[in-house]
Amino acid sequence: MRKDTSTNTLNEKMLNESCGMAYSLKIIGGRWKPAILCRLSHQKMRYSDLKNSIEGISERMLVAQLRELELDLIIKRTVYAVVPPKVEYELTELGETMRPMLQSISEWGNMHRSTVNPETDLIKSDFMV
Amino acid sequence: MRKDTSTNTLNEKMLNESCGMAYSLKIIGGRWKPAILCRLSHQKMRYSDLKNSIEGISERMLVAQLRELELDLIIKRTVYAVVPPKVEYELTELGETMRPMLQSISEWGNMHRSTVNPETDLIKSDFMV
DNA sequence: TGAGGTACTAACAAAAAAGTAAGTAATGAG
DNA sequence: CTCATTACTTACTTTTTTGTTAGTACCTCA
Repeated sequence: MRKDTSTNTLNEKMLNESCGMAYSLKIIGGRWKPAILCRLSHQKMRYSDLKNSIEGISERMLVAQLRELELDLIIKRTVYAVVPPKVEYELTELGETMRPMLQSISEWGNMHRSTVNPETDLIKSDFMV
Repeated sequence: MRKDTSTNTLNEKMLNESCGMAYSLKIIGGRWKPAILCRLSHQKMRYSDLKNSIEGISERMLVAQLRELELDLIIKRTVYAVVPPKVEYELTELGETMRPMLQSISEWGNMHRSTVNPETDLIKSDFMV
């Protein structure tokens, strides 16, 4: 839980207000957010699809990261009134605007990795941006 | 200090290996790194210049973030054999390749912020990318 | 000889993020 | 009436990141 008046929080707030880069990184910067965004930028997915396709994620983390993205208006959550429940996640319009940025981040990362560590030949998966 | 075998570390490693986006975010994702990178992408700077121009940063954090960027071959550290000491930091060539990415991250952030919160009219500073 | 300037380091504490384990709710199928 | 299924919660622990405070080394100038 956040302590609103900690130096930590205050510093973060200040940086986010004065720097678009810091602000963006706060939004896309959780441990599992890249994995989620890669997937949702390709297709709408159900909660269980996300859970199954992201190896190693716990439900707690998946829900937490989805909630944050939802609060930041990046993804939209649609609940169907059925049993068992069905919930779909997809990018919002605002979320779609991230595509070029995500692309350039992803490309730079792959470039840096193969420059620094040429052996690491990456296996391109369906979910890579 | 890192525990090499914690689930936390293992998850991070796995994600960084399979996803260029996660990998990039690890490199540029520290609290003060955006502030440092913005500045160094405009000019070479001394340690003390960085310290004075980044409001609120502690020396421990400044040094730590600089070291990480140096290890990732993003910045270059030049020590002059003088007293009092003089140390300059600047982007490496690899660091320069980040420019388009940093630009798009920064722009998206500013766009998102003004979309979500139209009142927040940002004060453009010299150091914004 | 002792103060001053620069670029750090080290030890520790607080806060935040991530992980673990166990439960909940709704309802249709058998 | 019990079970299975999906999409979560909750309480708690561990790990990681960030912040605080107090040093250090070096030489030079007064």
